[in-house]
Amino acid sequence: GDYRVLDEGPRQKVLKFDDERGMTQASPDARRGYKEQTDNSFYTSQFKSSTTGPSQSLSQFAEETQTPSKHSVPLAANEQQKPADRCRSPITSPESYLCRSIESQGVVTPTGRDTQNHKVMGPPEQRRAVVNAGSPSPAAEPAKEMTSEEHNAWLLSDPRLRKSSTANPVFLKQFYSESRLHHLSTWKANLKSAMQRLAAEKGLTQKRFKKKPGARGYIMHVDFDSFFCAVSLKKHPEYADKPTAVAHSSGPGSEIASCNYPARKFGVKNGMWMKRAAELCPDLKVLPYDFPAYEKASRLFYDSILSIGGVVQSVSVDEALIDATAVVYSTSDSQGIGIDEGNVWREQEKADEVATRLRESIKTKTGCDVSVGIGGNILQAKVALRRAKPAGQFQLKPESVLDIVGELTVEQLPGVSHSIGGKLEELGIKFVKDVRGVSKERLAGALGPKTSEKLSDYARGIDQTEVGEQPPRKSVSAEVNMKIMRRCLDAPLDPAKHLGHGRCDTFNKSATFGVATHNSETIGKEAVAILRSFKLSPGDLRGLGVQMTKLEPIKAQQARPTQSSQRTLNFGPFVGPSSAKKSSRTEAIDDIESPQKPKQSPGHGIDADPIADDPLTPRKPKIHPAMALSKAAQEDAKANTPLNVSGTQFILPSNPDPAVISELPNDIRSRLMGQRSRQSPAPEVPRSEGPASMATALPSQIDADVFNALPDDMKAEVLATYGRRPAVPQSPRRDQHPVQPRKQTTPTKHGGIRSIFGKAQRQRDAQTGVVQTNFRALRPGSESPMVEEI
DNA sequence: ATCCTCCCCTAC
DNA sequence: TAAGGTAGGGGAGGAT
Ligand SMILES: Nc1ccn([C@H]2C[C@H](O)[C@@H](COP(=O)(O)OP(=O)(O)OP(=O)(O)O)O2)c(=O)n1
Ligand SMILES: [Mg+2]
Repeated sequence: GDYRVLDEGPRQKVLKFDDERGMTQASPDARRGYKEQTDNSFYTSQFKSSTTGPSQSLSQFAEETQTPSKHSVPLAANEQQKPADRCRSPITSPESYLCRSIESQGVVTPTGRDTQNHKVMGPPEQRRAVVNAGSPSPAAEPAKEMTSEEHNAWLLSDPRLRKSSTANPVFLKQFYSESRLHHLSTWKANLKSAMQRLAAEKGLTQKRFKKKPGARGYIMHVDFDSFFCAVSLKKHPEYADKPTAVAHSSGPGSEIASCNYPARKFGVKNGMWMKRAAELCPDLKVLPYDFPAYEKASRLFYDSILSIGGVVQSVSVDEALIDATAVVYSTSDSQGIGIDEGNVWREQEKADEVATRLRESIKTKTGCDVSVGIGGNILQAKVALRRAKPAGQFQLKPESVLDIVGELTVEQLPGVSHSIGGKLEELGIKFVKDVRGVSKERLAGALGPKTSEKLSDYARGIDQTEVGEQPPRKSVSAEVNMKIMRRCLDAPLDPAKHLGHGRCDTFNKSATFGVATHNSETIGKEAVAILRSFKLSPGDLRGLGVQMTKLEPIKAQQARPTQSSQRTLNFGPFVGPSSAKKSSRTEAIDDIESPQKPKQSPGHGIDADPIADDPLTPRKPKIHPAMALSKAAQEDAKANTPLNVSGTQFILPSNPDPAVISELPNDIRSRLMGQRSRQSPAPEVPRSEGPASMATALPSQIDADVFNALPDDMKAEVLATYGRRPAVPQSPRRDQHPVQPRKQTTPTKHGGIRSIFGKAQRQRDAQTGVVQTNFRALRPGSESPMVEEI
């Protein structure tokens, strides 16, 4: 849906996207999702514009949340229960939200699912899929060959499967509310904002202690041991000494979020599939998630950490960095310079003491163990942390840095995992110390300049990164990604065989508008256009997402057109563009019969907004998931009634100053733009839906078609922004034809499910203070038609 | 050289 | 059943 800057902290802007409103339908008996339960909490709500003064406490923001109580269940060694049976086991008992039936919510229409997906993007005959013979059989085994659409329809005929698809209106909500990784990301974003805010508030009164270059530093890396598992175990203390893990179920495809140290002795690891874990550890106990409890523990954790008085950087909900250098110096008065052994010793003692107190404090408050690594920089603290765990602390002292770091394997360094580790192995590098013997050139040849430099620094214990110095972000992006269906139920659980269809491919593409917009219709429309450009058969779709980048803060003056200069008055980037008309309308994604349908015919320039004026497809559209994004905010059309200037003639100068155009009222500008469009016919661009108009003035990274699809005021703003430096149009849309997969992947962990639209660029120039972004749909009402149509 | 797009990789 | 999200660093290769 639409998104707005809700809170402007000193260095961050927070946008909210309320998915439980936007993506779900109120369902009286649906269990309240976690996010709802904690909607007022510190971790999920951002800061309400803080009337509170500067603070070193997080808890004052906290509100208690409630956690549904769940029960643990021993994991049967050969876990082959039938699903129905499993539902009766404690962890997935009917009382549990895990098995809470949603089939009775009455929103799913019993018919039409075979046509529903049919028309989404292309004729089904575009792709034919051979159904794997070993595929599931919700009903009877269907014909062996069918289109992917038919196959999907067949799958959807099983109510259980339907529940795990967008045919279930609360699927997304439920999915996210139970996605640990989603929570992790959300928590992290909020904590980052919080730390920055606290730092800024603190900065008003005291300036940051600045260590002299070369002086000793004392960095602490603090991290809960087995965080989820330890917290969940508090409600099941009888398992504390037994191998235990937190997961959604004991089924073989469930992923272990966290396991305790007894389980690790068996080789069980976080992120491991239950199937594997059960093989390694047949007696593994499985506990349910308790997200609210994780939040509470985290708050107490950060309260303790903030009370130390150092510079704090949040790494995760259970993990933080502290630059305690100033705290440590306060007792040595050496300022970390010189080699007075007494001073060094006093500093190190102080650091250890601070860490010990911190661990005790957190243990007392939360009942859970943390470990602390202390080092001269972030890298060293992290290395020390490994040696500190579990329930301990370790200070990596300068004289032992080279030895200890050198004995690590490269993959124990932060930032090095399988891929980079594999490349290094090809270079004969296994241990960190081996890196030191390889020439910079060779390293850079394999890894690139930055990565190789960082690695050689790490190999020598060097890390210049400063705690808390997250450079103010120049751009932020957020992404909603959803999977339509994950797995055929009784397909072999080997993830390589999901759906019996082998691999998935990923497709990413970005489009640059050239000017910031929060208009969901514009964004959604372009997203759909991109989706269409792939010409995928919808039945083949396994997931999709949309990402926005180059976010800008809404400047207060821009947001209120009435009170400011002419320029902002007419031209605030977030002032509703001419899409601000009365009717809410959108284009159905399945409108493929007329892909060339001109959004604006050449002779039809008055109502020049190609988006707002595109009439709603009259037939009831089957809303594709992607449409949720553009549908959600349609009622946005409320501002800006255009002036009636219909009788007026405007002559557009042949070479108008874009800055002048941009100052015009929207409606007048619209007319000018339309006129100009007619005057200068498009250069050859594919997918052109009308006059390509100003393509010749566009910077090359802006696709002409994208430009043409923008509301006119945005067009003008783009021109004003870029017009001064003429550029030749380039990069027309590339994907006129069905795209070829760029890469073959397996639908395993990092396979096809990731974003289908692109990670777009990282913008480098940093004029804004935008730092953290979340999304929230603003208009609860807008989802009801969407849901109906699903 | 630097930017841009489209990725890949990593971390929690 | 299961809930495989998301941000940021950065490389490859083409355009400017
Ligand atoms: N693949 C993963 C890794 C982590 N987490 C979650 C659960 C973890 O409890 C929490 C913190 O991650 P850590 O890497 O700190 O792991 P733990 O705290 O569980 O164990 P430890 O820190 O003792 O190694 O993040 C997860 O859901 N999935
Ligand atoms: Mg941890």
